[in-house]
Amino acid sequence: MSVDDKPLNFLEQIIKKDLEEGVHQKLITRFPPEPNGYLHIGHAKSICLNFGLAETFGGECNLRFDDTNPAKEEMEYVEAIEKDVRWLGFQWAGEVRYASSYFDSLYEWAVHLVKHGKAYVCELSADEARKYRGTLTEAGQNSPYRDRPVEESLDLLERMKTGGFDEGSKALRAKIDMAHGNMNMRDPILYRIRKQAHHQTGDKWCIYPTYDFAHGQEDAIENITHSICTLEFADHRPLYDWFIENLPVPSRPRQYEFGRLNLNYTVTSKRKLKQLVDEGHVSGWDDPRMPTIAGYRRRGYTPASIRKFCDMIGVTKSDGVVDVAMLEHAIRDDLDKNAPRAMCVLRPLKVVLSNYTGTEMLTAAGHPNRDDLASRQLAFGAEIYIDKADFREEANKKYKRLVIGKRVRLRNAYVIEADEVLKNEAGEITEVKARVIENTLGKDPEDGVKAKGVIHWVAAHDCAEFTVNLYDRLFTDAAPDAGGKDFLSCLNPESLLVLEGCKGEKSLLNAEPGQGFQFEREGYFCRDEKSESLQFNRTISLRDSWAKIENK
RNA sequence: UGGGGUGUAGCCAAGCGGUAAGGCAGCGGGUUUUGAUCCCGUCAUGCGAAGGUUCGAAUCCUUCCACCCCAGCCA
Repeated sequence: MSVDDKPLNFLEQIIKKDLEEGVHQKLITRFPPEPNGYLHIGHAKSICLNFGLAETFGGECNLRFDDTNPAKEEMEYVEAIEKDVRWLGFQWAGEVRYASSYFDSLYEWAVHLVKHGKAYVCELSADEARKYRGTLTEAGQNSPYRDRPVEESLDLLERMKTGGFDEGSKALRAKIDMAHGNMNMRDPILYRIRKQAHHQTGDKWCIYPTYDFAHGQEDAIENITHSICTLEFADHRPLYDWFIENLPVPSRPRQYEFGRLNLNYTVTSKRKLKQLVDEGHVSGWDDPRMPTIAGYRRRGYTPASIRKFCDMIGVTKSDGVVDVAMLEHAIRDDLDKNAPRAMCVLRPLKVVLSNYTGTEMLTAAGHPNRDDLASRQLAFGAEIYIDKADFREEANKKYKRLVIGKRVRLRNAYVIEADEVLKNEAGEITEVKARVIENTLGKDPEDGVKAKGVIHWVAAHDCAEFTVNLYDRLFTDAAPDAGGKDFLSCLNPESLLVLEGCKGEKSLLNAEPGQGFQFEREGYFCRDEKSESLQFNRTISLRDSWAKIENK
């Protein structure tokens, strides 16, 4: 959160009150991802919330991997997640935490519940358990194992732990209420048998705690004061509280829920994102079209823009769908203010200036309204490239670019006038012959005939040549995720357009991997950080009111 | 039909009994060597609906309606 006088969101109000009333001396939050995929924009909201709250209230935020399910988790993901959180600009308190490092305590607490008659080993199969659970409107039935002797459960639990039983043959369940209106309270599973190696604990465990049995206790161990999660966990809160109340945990955390982020034209479901990667619809988790933090980073989004976006959308308990235009606004806003300018001709058309001889170097500002950004040198000569879209043989008055017999300003250089067009046998324009209007560097033509517009260009004799990746939305449908439809059928076949042989000003040869620029009149681009050759990725186009006029 | 949650403009979102902030998008105009940026203006007699309380209601009460989540040994 920024320091301006924005109204407090509901969580900030709760925390402010808790701190003022001395309910807590210090705020401690946590961001608890499961390392089963890369972080996406929805996680960014949670990260900004949890770390942001800690920042504004002088508290701390932990990074804790909720690694209770070895079947789905990998080290690659834990590394990627740490990198993404750091990249967003947040620092977690102390070391990275792992739910798995609390497995001993969790097990002791499970034993504690059994000893107090509040948990039992159940031998119902998953299918049977489902039948016993009842439905949303009908009460469930007690498991036949529910009232077995404590000693028996204790013995069975111990043997589950040491690998004495097959996966799925037994489970430890809390003894709560099979008729409860909240399904989560119908004797939920605490431990299940999983004979799988874990990325942190190796093969030490044959049983793993479920989310419900682990999460609140993890929070208590870390003295989390406000445990913030998304709306779908609101139903779990009574269970969260039940464990905290029935276990000798060291602190009393409270759970609060907020509405997760939904973005139109975007899919934010780890399962679906993983599918896009696994089935090769994108090049990987960091494909610039992916709504992952890694994808946005490679696309050229900045941490500041993502944080700004999270700030813009707010935090509430209503679940809406945010327009991607907001995200696009956030990155344009940041890059407009901070990205150095450069010229790049995406689809080159040669223009020969018949009255110009020799070459010269011109100076251009690094940014139109920031003189702290270094200016650059531009080569100029008799042969230049302009974009094919910036020339027409004839056009109406609304078209403010190069037209035969008309003038146009070359950005940062002279005004020119087009005389003639050359075509090949297929009738395609191959070259334009034009003239420089003398003495128009930095001033209007002396004859009073002003150029109507300004176009960008690059000198043919001294430029950089590279590939540009034009990225667009991954989905054509505003709600690819919505009910029933197959999200893959909504994929945009034109989400990536590769342009070879683009001509950019020479200085672009020195761009650092990841460095962002505004290619004037085109959009924001960054040097791809992965490819060997020089390639630029389009982060986002400039707003284009001409396109609106033209399409009318 | 059980439990939990949410309804303020096209979208996000303030509002917490005193007469509907802000942002995004849109629209109109101005500046401009980027059809960008920037600037100005415009955009809810209306707050899911209907009743009620009150001098006064988006805010309180009642009833109704719509939408979201829950029946993984996923998180």
